[in-house]
Amino acid sequence: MRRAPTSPSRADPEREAALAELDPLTVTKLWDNPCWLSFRLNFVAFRFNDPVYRWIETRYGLVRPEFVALYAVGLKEGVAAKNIVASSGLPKNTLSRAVQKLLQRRLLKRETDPDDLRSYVLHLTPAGRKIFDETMVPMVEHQTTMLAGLSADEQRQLCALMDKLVIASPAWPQELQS
Amino acid sequence: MRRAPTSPSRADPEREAALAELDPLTVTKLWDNPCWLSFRLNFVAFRFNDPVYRWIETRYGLVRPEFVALYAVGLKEGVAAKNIVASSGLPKNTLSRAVQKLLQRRLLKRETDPDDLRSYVLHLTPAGRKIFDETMVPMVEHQTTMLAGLSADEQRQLCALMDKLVIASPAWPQELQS
DNA sequence: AGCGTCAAGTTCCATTTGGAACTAAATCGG
DNA sequence: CCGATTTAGTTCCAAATGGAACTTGACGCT
Repeated sequence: MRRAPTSPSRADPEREAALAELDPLTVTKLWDNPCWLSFRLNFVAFRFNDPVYRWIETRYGLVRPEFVALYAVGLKEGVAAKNIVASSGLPKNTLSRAVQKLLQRRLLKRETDPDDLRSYVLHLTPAGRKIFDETMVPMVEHQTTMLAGLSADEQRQLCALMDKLVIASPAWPQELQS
Repeated sequence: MRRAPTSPSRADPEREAALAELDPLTVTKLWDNPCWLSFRLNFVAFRFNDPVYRWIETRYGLVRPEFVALYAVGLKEGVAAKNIVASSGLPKNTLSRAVQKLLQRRLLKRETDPDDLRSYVLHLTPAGRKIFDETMVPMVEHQTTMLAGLSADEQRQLCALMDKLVIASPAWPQELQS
């Protein structure tokens, strides 16, 4: 079995502690897996997403696609549902329902886009903005916690490397054929 | 709005090209988002996962939780469903169904764990192993493509940084309270 | 201008999902 | 070693999901 470039060879005490906390299969997926990149990305992303979405659901009664939509509009007022679809990977009917729910709850308002009458321009209401602002705080805190194990320099490196990947992404295939 | 440490300030031609290919909201989420880490992780992970899972479903008729289970057993023979649950974040009933389906299709076999009679030890059948081996090839190729924009040194750095995050992960909160 | 194709968002409905309750086995505490 | 609690896996069922068809508007082509 091919391994990730970083395999758990050195007996580092912090590493040992981590290995003991993680399920043995998780350890295999992380360090003895030819697809190390995707598993590590998914793992770290999950450890961010899961607590955040669970907290938001219990606190605000917003399910994941609803919060995705609210967050998107919070980041960029005036977007349309199609943008949220393109940027989230969620199916458009799921997003449509999420937007309906947010409109009902008066967290979002919308008006037809004068430049394209099929489309709607979305905005947060003050109540929606309040939730956006409130959720941002623990989300950023959580991110800070997760990055705390890296030095400031390493954090910049990680940011820059992820940046490079994203920049390169339009060249990646959207389909695997054969 | 706070920005990611790497914001799109420099007018780099490759960056410009990428920005033009991406939805404007995606650009905002990537470069004008206080939670840059999670969005970049999710973005890159999605660009890996989505083509892979769609290809596997059309090619082998395995849906995501089924392939997750098959892949897990392929990486580590003799695991139990609980390990797959712990390492994947999928709910245990979903995994239970996936394992049933794989047993029906004779891609997996299982026997009760002599050390814990509640639990089952899972193994791939030759047919299951064949699928595992076949899928590994395009998955690794896809990973290689995605990493091609980074130098060998940058790839090692990324691997090491993700490694550090994972090692630190047991210290991260599983719940956001307040 | 008129027609065919495409795109934004919604609706329909079969399938999937996942919380909660359940069964059976393990483990813990005295 | 016996009851109380936890754990592995399954089952149940209400709710969410997502593919496909649909409606309405935009766009390209002649």
